[in-house]
Amino acid sequence: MVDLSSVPGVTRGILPAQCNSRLVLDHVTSTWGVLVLLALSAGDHRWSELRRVVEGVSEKMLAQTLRTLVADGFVDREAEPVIPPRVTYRLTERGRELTAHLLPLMGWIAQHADEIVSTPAR
Amino acid sequence: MVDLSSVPGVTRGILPAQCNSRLVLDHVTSTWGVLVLLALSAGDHRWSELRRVVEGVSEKMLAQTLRTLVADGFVDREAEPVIPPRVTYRLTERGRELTAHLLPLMGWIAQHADEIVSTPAR
DNA sequence: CAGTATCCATAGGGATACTG
DNA sequence: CAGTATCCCTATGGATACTG
Repeated sequence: MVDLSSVPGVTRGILPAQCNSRLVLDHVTSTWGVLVLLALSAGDHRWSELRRVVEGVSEKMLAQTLRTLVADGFVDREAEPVIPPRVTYRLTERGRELTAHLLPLMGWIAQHADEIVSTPAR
Repeated sequence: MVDLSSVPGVTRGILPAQCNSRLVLDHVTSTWGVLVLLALSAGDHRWSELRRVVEGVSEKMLAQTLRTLVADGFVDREAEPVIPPRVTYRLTERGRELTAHLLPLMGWIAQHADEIVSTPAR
């Protein structure tokens, strides 16, 4: 059992319905948010690289996800003024702090996924 | 920079589009999935308690979320054959392993949420 | 109490076409 | 190349009513 009282806002009623934590949580745990953060934690990527490496993401969703992550200060967008355009995305310091917590979770899931799916409700 | 090559399936192309990892990831990072797991990590809860403590969740979504988490073996459902019915939900060992990784992430988000929201793209 | 069943609205998200 | 703009569909999820 873990003591949640150390986590602000998690004492009574998990997280208040309209708090900033839920907002950021939704950004981070969004389907494509996690995968983009994961991709960038492995190294900087250009737009076209992200499109390829994050399998299944549409242009619309990639753009939306990146805008949110940039706005939240997790990702930095560097646009070089050349033709054709060259834009690189990378994690900010804040983004690295976040993925430092995200990666262990992802690692555990990736390692146990097959077992979990094949052994429903052991 | 973190080495992702240690995470199975995360080497080329983050996570293959149709893999079990993405499936489990979607269950765990679903809006209500995270909050229910968080609630249960603080202690066992009955259905009605979860409805109250997980602010904003509808009956439909709570039922669906719990079914998924039980099916994945993260949560145990104990139904006592009494009238009125009394059903208790608790984390399984697998569920505790998962939340052990989830809680630090949530803690970080909760602590930084205000800063993140108020300081977009610092 | 602990759900299930049904209806229904809205918005999440895909496909496509277009632009600086 | 790196996006934006539009159309359009379906599936998520809320509200309500009902049941063992």
